[in-house]
Amino acid sequence: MGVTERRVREKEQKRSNMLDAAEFVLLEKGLDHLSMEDVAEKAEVSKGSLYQYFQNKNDLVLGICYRATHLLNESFKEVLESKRKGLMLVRELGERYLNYVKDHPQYYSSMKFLDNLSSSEGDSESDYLELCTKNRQEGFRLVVEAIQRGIDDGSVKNDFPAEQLALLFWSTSHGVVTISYMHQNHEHFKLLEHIGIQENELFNAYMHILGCGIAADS
Amino acid sequence: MGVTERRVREKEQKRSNMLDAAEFVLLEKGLDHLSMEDVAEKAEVSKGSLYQYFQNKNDLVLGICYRATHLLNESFKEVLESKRKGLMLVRELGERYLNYVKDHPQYYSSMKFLDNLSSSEGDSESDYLELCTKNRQEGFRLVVEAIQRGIDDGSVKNDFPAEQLALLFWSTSHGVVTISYMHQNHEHFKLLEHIGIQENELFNAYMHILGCGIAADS
DNA sequence: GTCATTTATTGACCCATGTTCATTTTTTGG
DNA sequence: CCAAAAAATGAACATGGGTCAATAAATGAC
Repeated sequence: MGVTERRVREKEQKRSNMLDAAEFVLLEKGLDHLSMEDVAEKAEVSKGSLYQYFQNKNDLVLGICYRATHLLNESFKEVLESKRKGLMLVRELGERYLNYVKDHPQYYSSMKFLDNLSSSEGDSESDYLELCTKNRQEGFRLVVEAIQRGIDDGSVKNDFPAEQLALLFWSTSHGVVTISYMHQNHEHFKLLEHIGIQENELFNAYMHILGCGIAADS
Repeated sequence: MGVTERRVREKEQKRSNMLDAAEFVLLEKGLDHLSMEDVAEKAEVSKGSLYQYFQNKNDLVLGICYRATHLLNESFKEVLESKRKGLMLVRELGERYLNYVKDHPQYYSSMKFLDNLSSSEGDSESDYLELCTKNRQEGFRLVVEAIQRGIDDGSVKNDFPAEQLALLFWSTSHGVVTISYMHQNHEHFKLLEHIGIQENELFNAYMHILGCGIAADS
C-alpha cells in the first residue's frame, strides 16, 4: 500500500515548511539572530519537532544552503543553454551571481555560513553538508564548462587550463560579490559611496578588467 | 605625580595580555569556539575582569582585529617605501596580503568577523569597531596610493580612476585570499587539490590576469 | 603606619538559546 | 476499537555570554 510513500511525502512537506520558516526568520533577523525557537514558532511546530527533521541548527541552516546552492546552479544551467560565445557566458554567469545575491540575501548568507564551517566536524554533524558540497562542486563545474566552451570557440585565451581560469573567476567574482553584499546589507559599509561608484559600475569594471585578462587576443 | 600615568600604562598592559590570551585561544580553537572563560583562564584572570577591559565578546574580538588591521597596514606601508613601479607595488601588496593570511590566520579570521558584523549595532557596542574601520580605510588608501603611483609612472593604465582600480584589486584579491585561507584552514576544502593547482600558482595566475587587465598598454 | 576612599578583581549568579528526552498525542494496521 | 508504532511536545538540561554584590588591593591624606 502507498501509505509509506505518502508518509515520506508528508515528511518532506513538513521539512520544507520548516525550511520556509527558517528562510523567513533568516531574512528577517539575519544569521546571528536566527533562533530555533523563532523558527519553530514561525513554522507553527514545537522546538522539539525541528530536531526530528534536522540534526541541529547547523543542519537547518545547511538545509537552506542546499536550496541556495541548488537555485544558483539552476540559474547557471540556464546560462549554459545559450549558444553564445563562451566569454559572453562567463560574463552572464557573473551577472547572475551578482543578481542572485541581490535577490536572495538570505541564501547568500547561508552560503557564507557554509564557507565558514571550518574543521569543526564533530559538532556540525549534518546530512546537508555533503549535499551542499556536491552542489558547490557542480556550480564550479558549470563555470569550468563555460570557460572551456570559450576556449573551444576561441573567445577565451588558452594559455591557462579551463579549471584554473574557472578558479580565478570563481574566487575573484566571489570577492566582488562580497563587496556588493556588504554594500547592500551592512549598514556601515560605505566604501562604494566613499569612492563614488555604483554597484553596476563596479561589476562592469570587474568584467572589463577580467575580460582583458582572459579574452583571447583578437 | 606620575601615578595616573603608570596606572594607565598598567591598564594597557593588562588589556594587551588579555588580547594575547584571546589571540592564543582564537588560534587554538577558532572563532566559533572562542569562549570568554577560556580567554580568562589563559590570561589568568577571572571572567569578570575581562569585562572591565572589553565591553563584550565582540569588543574583544575587534580588539584582535584592531591589531590585525594595524599589522597589515604596517606591512603595506613598507611596500610603499619602495621606489619601484606602481604595478610592481600592487603585486607586492597582493603577495603581502597572501602571506599575511598564511602567517596570521587568527588575525584574518578576526577580520572576517569584522566583515560579518552586520547592521546589529545595538548589541555590538564596541570602541574598537571605529578603530578597525579606520584601519580598513587606511589600508584601502594605501592600495589607492600604489595604483595612483602606477598611473603616474605609466605602469598602470589610466582609463579608470585609481580608486576604482583599487576597489577592484581590493575585492578580487579578497576573493583569492579567501580561497587560500579556506585551503589552509578548512579540512574539507579540496578545490585546489581537485584542480591540481598550488596556491602560489593560483596567485601568480591571478596577478597575471589582473596584470593584463590593469597594466598600461606597452 | 593607619585608615578611609577609590579602584580592581572575583566568581556566584542570571539569562538566552541550543539540545535532549520522558511523556503525550496521533496515526496505523488488524 | 485497540495495541503498537510514529510523531509531537515542552519541561528540563547544558553551555556560554554577561552582571553584580562582595571582596581585595591600591592610594593618598594624616
